[in-house]
Amino acid sequence: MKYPEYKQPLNYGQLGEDILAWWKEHGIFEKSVSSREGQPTFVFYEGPPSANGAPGIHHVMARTVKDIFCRYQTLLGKQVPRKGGWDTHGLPIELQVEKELGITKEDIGHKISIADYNQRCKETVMRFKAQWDDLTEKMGYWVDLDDPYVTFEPEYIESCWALLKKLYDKGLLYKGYTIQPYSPAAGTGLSSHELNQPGTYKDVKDTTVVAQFKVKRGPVSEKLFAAGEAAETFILAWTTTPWTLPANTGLAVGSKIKYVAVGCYNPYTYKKQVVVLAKSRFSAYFDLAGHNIDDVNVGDKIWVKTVPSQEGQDTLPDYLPEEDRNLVYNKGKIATWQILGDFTGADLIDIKYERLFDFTPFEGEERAFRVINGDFVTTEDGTGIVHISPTFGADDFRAAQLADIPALMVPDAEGTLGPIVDRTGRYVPQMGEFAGRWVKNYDGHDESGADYKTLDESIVIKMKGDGTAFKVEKYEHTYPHCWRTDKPVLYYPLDSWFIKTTAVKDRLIELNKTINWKPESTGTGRFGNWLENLVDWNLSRSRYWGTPLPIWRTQDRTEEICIGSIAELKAEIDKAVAAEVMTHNPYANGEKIDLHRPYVDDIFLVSPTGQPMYREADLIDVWFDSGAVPYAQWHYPIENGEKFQKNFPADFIAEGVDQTRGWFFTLHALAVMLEDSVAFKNVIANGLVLAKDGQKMSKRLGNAVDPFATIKQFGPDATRWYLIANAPPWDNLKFDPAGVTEVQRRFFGTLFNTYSFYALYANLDAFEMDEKARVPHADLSELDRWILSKLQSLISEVRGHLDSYDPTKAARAIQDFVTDQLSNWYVRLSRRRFWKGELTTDKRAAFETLNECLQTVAQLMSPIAPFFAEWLYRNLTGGQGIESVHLTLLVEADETRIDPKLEERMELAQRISSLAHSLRKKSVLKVRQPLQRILVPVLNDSTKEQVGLVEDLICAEINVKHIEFLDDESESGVLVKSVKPNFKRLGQQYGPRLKAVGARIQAMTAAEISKLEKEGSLAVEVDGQPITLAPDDVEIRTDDLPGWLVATDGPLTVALDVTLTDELRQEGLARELVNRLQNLRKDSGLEVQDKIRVTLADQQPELMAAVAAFGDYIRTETQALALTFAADVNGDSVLEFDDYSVPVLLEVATD
RNA sequence: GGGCUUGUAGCUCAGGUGGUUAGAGCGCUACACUGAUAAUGUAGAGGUCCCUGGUUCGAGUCCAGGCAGGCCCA
Repeated sequence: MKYPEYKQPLNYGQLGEDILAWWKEHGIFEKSVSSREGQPTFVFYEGPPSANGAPGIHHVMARTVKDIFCRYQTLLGKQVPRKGGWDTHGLPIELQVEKELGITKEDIGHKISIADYNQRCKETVMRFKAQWDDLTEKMGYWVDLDDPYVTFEPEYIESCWALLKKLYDKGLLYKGYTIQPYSPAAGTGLSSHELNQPGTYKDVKDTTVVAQFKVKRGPVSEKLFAAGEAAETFILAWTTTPWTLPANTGLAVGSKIKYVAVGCYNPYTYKKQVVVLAKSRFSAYFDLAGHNIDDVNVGDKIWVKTVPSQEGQDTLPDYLPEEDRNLVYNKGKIATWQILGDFTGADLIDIKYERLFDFTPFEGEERAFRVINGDFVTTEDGTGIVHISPTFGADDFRAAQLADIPALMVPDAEGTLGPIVDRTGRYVPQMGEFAGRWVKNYDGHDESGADYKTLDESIVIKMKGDGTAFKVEKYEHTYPHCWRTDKPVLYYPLDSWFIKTTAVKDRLIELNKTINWKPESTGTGRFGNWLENLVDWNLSRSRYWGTPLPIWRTQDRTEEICIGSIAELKAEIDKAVAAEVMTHNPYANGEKIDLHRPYVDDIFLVSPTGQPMYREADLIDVWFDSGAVPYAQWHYPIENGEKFQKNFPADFIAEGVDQTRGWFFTLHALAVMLEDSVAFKNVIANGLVLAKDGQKMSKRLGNAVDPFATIKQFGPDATRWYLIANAPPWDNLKFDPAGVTEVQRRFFGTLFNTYSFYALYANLDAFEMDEKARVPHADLSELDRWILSKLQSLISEVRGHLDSYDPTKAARAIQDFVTDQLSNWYVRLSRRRFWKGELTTDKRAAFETLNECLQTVAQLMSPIAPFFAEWLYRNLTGGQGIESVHLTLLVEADETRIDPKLEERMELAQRISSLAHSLRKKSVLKVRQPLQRILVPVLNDSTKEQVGLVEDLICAEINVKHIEFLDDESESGVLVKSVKPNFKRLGQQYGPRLKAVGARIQAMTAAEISKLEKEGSLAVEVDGQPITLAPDDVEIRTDDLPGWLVATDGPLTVALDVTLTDELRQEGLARELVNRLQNLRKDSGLEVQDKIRVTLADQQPELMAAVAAFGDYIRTETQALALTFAADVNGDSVLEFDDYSVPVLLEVATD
């Protein structure tokens, strides 16, 4: 067979397309799965993308990561089924449709029917599917696109219903409420998207109050009551919404924040009291009279100086005397105070206090009215203590739930519990003197009356009288408003269905610890913390395009049913028809069922007591859809139980880190609740792909990278390689096309050159690889055994990195091997073996070695660069054996072929060569000029032996005749040794005395060094104290040879003998001539194997002498049959040497 | 505001468990080399290892507090 030869430059884009076509034609992907039938399965879940937008370069990144490990596991012999899928529900699709139709949510059901709207969503969601499929193929992401799961299909939804029912039966599905933005004027909840509309946040001026909550005396609060102080003690909390104060049930402090207790007077009642607030907020309310709060300590006080009656007193009178009342303030701050104690937030937790308003009875009293921890508490404004009303704040709600603080709820006319504000925005009738008042002006009533008071103002006035107001002021701040009615939004409890994830919180945390997260910190940090602070999963969405909640309820909410399958639904409809709740069963005749709205909304069921039941109008969170992938992709649990069991849990998944609380969580939560198992064992959370300036890519900025253009220009392999090799996938990547060019040139270019080199000479010798007739390993040259040793190390290294899900290190290891070891050392030093002479055993060994290296590299790189690897593999095998590299089994490292000593001495050879090159450079001696010798001082026999074994390689590489070793016994001169302290060892031994010991070592004399070497120890004195040095305490080196030009690299030192003899000069000239003739051959367009005749002008005696001495050498090198001199040379070429020019005639020898 | 994460040469990145002189590639400059040639070698320029404290004989590395970028969540 012939190895295909290619012209530079290779078109990598075309290569990708050719290989892709070949894969398709031969069904290689299908074979990569089917050929592993019966083998252990490696389970992978595809996180479904949404096809309603065009794919970007970051999708190439995420999918490359997925692809790498699926391909790798296939190479290991596992079967890796890869079912594709599409995420099709959700708000982004609804918004896109609304934008295109020019409608809002309001119009649904009026301008457009729900059925038409949903139909439109269904059409829109797959709009970019073709582009996605195209990218999937072109980037080489192997996933089954023919039989994907689609989340809007009835079977998929049915599976979700079945799972919901399982949760329902376990008691994990319940109806509760959550705090959401709500517009009382419009009577509707607002999505965060609606809240992000421009203009919704406006500056408003509100009445605010610092409220005083009276502390109950008890074991925890005792510390607040300073010695001898019997005054009433209050905790201060600020609010911009005084109307929420009657719903207060808790107070939150920051556990690390510092607080103080302060004795002072209430500014409205002038009664003596003690108040508690954050120390760093003190100066906002109290006059420090020029002092710094950091210098104020317990016991410090400022008495109003102009109050003579209080001069010199330790404590305050119970009331501020009438005549001093006008002096209590100084510029709006309290001027008489005394610090009575200081605490941290943690000290205050669990203190009980009295309820502020008690209009209504409250059953939760026992657990409420406590100080709790709130991680959201700050000291930027207010008092550093936050008033908690769980019914009117999302933070409040969450903190209260974590601390088991109940919400204040009151029954309505039907006995249903609700907050103290009704859905129109008014206080409920139980609110005493404030009953029926609007909390904000939602009905547009007249506010212009002179004695008009807002509810906030009325409440604050009452508090002043009660002595529970500490400071009242108007305050301007921004507050969200409803985009439709322009009225302020309320944060309000709205009904929702929840999954009780908190019931399995401990198990979620426990099982998470068994998951291998890459990077680890995402699992322990971001995800772990999320689980620690888990709240119940709010499933409800008030939308149209999504999976409907399969729960039907009677009007009085006493009876309900959760439907778990289409069959069950049909049976229930039949019952309803029998009970005349429905007129007929629309699916009685096997019509195709659509489980979306509005069709399910038109189904009414009947309860056991004969009541009609209506579907709960909500849709479920789309994240439930995607979390259900492990089950619903197989239509489990309706069918395919065995298939599910075989494919659960996943061995591996990968998605962006932004999915941590999305897909990663819903997968985990559902798996723990349904199967008491993890959903995935290994997960890579990849970072973002940014533009090269570190900015986020966006179409608006015009810095988005087009994946199709990139793949076309650079080919899929260089693109994938760059994405993986440049930074670990979990770091953000700055995508710079110049980096892809570099990968292409440096890695793929070098590998291509190496292959081309192999193909060129293997074809000339008609070499064919025969594994059964290999040259025995023991008969291989040093260089062959070395590169094969390196290759084995590479195999185990790459395997190790991929086993631990670190593709970046694997890619970098392959890259270093190919460019530095294989190309730049093995091939460069072996070139002559490949093109010189007949196909000898040594030449055969060289071909076999290079072939093995290339084939193994093709295998190792195939998960990352699947196209190029295939191209390389098929070029090398010519279709013999296994047809695709992706169907092969990955070679295992052969430990017996790893030779550490060999690797060590080759490194010595590389370093010595480098030093010699450096010396030639300094002496301005071309490498073509042979030199007699280099001198290498050696301090031990093993180095001498090691270098001796690679002497030939070094001599050939740097063009010297031999290496001369210098040791203590050498005659050539005395070695000058220097000594360097081994700080690591000495530091452990001498600690603080290290500096002195180090200085002493550096001052060692030659005699001392030699004594230490010979006797194995040396006694010296440091700072008057005797110490004994061991050989390991120092590193002895010889970095100087008197009279020689030397170069050093760590412990290695090399000197170059630059003496030139006539013979060396002639040989150098001969080499120059060879070089000129080779260039001339090449310029004349001769083939490598062409023979030539050369005639030179006989003008230069020096040149003639060189030819006379080295004629054979020159003729062999240049493949010249004849090399003669003549007086008259009839050629048009002239050879240029340093000092002269020589006319030359070069003829092709035809015979 | 909170959680997580990143910060090392102009750019992209390496730098187990602390060890004194911090590396590579690219780019730049100069000089070489040449039957792999859009490759290669050598040398040079280029660093407050984000900042400030602390621990230590010794900190790019460990601790604390900041600053800046990013993601997620409020």
